[in-house]
Amino acid sequence: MAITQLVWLRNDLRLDDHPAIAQAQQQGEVAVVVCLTPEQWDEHHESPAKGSLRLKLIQTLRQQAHELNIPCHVLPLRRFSDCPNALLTLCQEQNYQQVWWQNELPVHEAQRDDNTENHLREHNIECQRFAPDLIVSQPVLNQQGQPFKVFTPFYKRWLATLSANVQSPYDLPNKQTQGEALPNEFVIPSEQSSYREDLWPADYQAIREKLWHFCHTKEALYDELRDFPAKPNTSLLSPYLALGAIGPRACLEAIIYSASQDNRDWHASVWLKELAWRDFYKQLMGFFPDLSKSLPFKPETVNVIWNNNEAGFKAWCEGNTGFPIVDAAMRQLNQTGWMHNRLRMIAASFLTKLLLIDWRKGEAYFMSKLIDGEFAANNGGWQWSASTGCDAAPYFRVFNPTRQSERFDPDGTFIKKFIPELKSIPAKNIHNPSSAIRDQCNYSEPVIDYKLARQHAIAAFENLKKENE
DNA sequence: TGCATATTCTG
DNA sequence: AGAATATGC
Repeated sequence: MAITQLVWLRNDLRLDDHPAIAQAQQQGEVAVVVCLTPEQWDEHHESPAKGSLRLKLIQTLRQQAHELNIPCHVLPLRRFSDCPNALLTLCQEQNYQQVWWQNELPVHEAQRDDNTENHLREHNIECQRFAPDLIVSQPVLNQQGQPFKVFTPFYKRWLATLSANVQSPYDLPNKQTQGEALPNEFVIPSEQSSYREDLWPADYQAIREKLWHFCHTKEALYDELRDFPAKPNTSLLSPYLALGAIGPRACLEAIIYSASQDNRDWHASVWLKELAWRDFYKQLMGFFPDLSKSLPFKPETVNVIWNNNEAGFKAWCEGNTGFPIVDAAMRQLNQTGWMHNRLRMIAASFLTKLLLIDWRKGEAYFMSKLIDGEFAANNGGWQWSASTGCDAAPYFRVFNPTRQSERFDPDGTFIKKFIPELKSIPAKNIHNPSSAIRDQCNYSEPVIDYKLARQHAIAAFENLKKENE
């Protein structure tokens, strides 16, 4: 029997725990398709590391699909606007009658999806669109039917919604009958591997093992231990979540199971709460299109006068600010394509508050380097730091990098890992070395005076408040 | 998931 | 004097 159903995979690059694949297969046999749109991804500042992890995942996904006799098409396109035509052509060539996908919420993605749906329907191809790929995929709304603008009440409602309807992950699709020829394989360019393949395997089995290992060994103490960048106590699953190589229900299942193993209440899981932040920021993107357009959530903050400080920005990007914890963080990003979340907050606070540089420059720089760069979460995090966002840090909350360093890297282990110049400096001097030490180690002087910079940042927002009175 | 400073507490 | 606490940014 001919295959008539096509599932379009985007940032949900997996075959298991996939509602569209599972439900499509109940109707009959399925094929899957991935559209490569590198020009669009470049415009979105996506990093080479994320781009090559995506290709690797597609490669292994295709093998897995072939073992199940699921045809897996890879369409080498350029932009989102190429998708409607390319998908229509594929459907006509292969005689697919229905296309299934999980919606995405940012403006470009939503436009792409709407345009594709319209185009396919005009040619009598049906579309089955699913809710976004979240833990709680339906909109979480307050009593007035409005989106929440503060995380904590969102989280309470989110958790209640989730508790009432815990879904198990969908199984891998069934093996299909051997059809005619599987699709010609688009050869995935393999020369580029702009990331550490040893750190980020593109092997679905290995990824699932990481998830379960994390939940069994780290999740119970996550709240206490996650904030120390020298210690590997975070999940390290973000690149896979960003590309959808693991599904939300699979994460939830691992959380619930491991909690039950040691008599913890899964509702109290702090990692689950982090996943709720992911849902929060993604849902916000859907409710507030401005967020997709480089606009701040708080409209009055468009008037913040950011410093046009090219030298400062360069020093920050390269990890030469003279603040060891900030520089170690940025060097970790530049060297590994990943940064610990505590350090993301410290580095972002430094750029937006102490250098008073436009958060959008930092947002774009992070995207251009992060292997786990995800638009909604990255934008949300930057706007949180810059105090321009939904439920953002109050404007007067300015991280003191030295204090943060003392609290979260007390013995300087993390700093020394990425700033070898300071390898032999004792812990008590490493967080803010004296001029003599800097000179002797050939380490930069601070690019700003912390105390003054803090005052300037607070004053900039105070002025804004006065203007609005 | 702040920080700096003033004030109060403690010995 | 130094710690603990309160408060405003």
